[in-house]
Amino acid sequence: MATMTAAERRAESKAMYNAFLAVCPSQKLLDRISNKWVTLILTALGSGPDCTGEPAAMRYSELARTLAGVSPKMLTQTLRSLEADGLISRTVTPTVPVTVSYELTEIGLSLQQTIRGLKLWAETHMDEIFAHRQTSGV
Amino acid sequence: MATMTAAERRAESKAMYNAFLAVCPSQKLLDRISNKWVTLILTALGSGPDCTGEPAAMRYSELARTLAGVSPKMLTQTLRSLEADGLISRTVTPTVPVTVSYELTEIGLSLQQTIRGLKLWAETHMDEIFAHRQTSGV
DNA sequence: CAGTATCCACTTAGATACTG
DNA sequence: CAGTATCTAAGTGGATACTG
Repeated sequence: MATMTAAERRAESKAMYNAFLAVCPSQKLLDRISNKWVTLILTALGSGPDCTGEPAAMRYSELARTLAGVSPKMLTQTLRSLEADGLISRTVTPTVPVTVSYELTEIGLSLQQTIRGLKLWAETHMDEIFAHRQTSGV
Repeated sequence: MATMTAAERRAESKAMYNAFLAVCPSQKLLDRISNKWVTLILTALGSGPDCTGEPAAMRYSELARTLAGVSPKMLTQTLRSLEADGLISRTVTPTVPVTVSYELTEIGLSLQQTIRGLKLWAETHMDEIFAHRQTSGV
């Protein structure tokens, strides 16, 4: 066992690369935002309940209505993870029944703005990409 | 059947929202880049074979080596879809055996630059996010 | 209102082996 | 060298029903 087979060496370099990816900040960010609902929630909170304006707090049910079709499971799960990452804040007001509202934190807002860069690129170029996909006969 | 039940109305608005998402350029872009290998390939082609410099063409096997651990299946599949979208170009040189090289197109380069914006944000803020996740007791 | 809990269907990635 | 083909394991989202 002093030497390695080629297969073992390959497996090892692969494991190292995977380990590298696991700590790569960019990959971690992509893992975070690569979720349908994450970007939608950030965008919703960044545009207010009527999708027109300023960042604003929104309630659970407002979000559920805005993101039509999200299951409560996914909404809660996504909100929780965003909260754990400090991207949004959750505020409970002890009315009866309780009122819960969510809001972007400062860093969440900064992420949302970065995502706007992507959005802009998308709106400018996605047509072109889609057109290319059509013509290249897929 | 003239009227709809509440459940039917909900199902319908959900379907409409899903249809909207399906054509939303931002979501389509995210679908595109939300793939581990997509960003890695774009970054590899944008940084040259030695990861240091200028955008450069790379061969299939160079990519396979750079992205240690990618299976031929995923590499081919990802390259093909990027090519179909016009983000990279594939050039076959009829040597024996054949030489195939991949290169960013103009629009692919522009996307890669946009992704750099994400990378930058990630490198600046991911520590903070990760730290927050730790302290919030998950 | 604001969730929680459970179960299922489906996409996707990876391993592996073979080929022009 | 540059792929293709097949099979399987696993993560992930969605439907649904119930609760403090």
